[in-house]
Amino acid sequence: MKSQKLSKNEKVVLEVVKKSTGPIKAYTILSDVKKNGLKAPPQVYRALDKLIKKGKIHRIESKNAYLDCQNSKCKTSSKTAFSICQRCEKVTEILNTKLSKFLSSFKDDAGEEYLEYNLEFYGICKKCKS
Amino acid sequence: MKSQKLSKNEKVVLEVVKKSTGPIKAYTILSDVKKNGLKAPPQVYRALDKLIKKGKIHRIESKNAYLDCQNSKCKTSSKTAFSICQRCEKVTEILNTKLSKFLSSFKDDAGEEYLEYNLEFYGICKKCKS
DNA sequence: CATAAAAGTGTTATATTATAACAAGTTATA
DNA sequence: TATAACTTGTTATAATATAACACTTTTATG
Repeated sequence: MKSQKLSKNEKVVLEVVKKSTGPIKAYTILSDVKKNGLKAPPQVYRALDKLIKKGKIHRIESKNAYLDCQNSKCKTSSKTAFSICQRCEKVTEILNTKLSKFLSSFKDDAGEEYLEYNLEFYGICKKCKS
Repeated sequence: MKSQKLSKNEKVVLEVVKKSTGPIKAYTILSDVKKNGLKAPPQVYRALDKLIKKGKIHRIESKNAYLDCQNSKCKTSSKTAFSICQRCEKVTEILNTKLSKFLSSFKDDAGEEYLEYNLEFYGICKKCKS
């Protein structure tokens, strides 16, 4: 895991991700940070990559979007679980000890364990159901 | 779930995915199927979408790639788990009753269950370790 | 401190992945 | 046979992401 110190561009991008009410896309971030002087995609993508490595944000693979990490325990981005509402698109990080323990200790049929995983649950959130 | 009957283009695309030794990308498929008369991306993407819905193939989200479903039990693409080797990029579908039962019955902190999920484990496969 | 190595930045161009939109052909079936 | 549902072909373009290179700033350490 890398140092947690953030560079200028990383701070700028992280602020935008944090302010977003849900997962935000790279090019949306780009248009937001133009007022901060960032101009081109590589500046955003570099910052996003670093922020992921530093455990500050997560990438929601099925949405090509980025979400800030809500919990202090999240020191790494290597074990992640999310719930995704198929109606309102809301994404919530799942922090559940039983789940993380189960997945961390899961052995496949060859007896192998895995240090990293990403799990995305899809359903309809409570709000959308009601 | 849709009918399992496949259209002409779906069959052509499925054959290419099946022949591939691992996850295959849409534009790789496209170049392969040009000999079958398919010419443009939408033809491939449409077929891929349908094949996923029909449970014939899976999409590996973290790789933007497609893998044929190896197992007869796989009637749906809504509950999936894969192991991905970070060195050789090999992807294997995980069919494990304990895992699928655990995830299917998993309740989040709000007590909600989920009908669909996708899980990707990352590690180094046995072959690459040795 | 000096200075070299490492990390970060700015920039242009381009690669990769995916969909919109519309016209036309095919199939199922009432 | 009419008609609805599905499938195909096609062009254009949108959306996502990276390569490559020159330059600057920060960090480490002799």
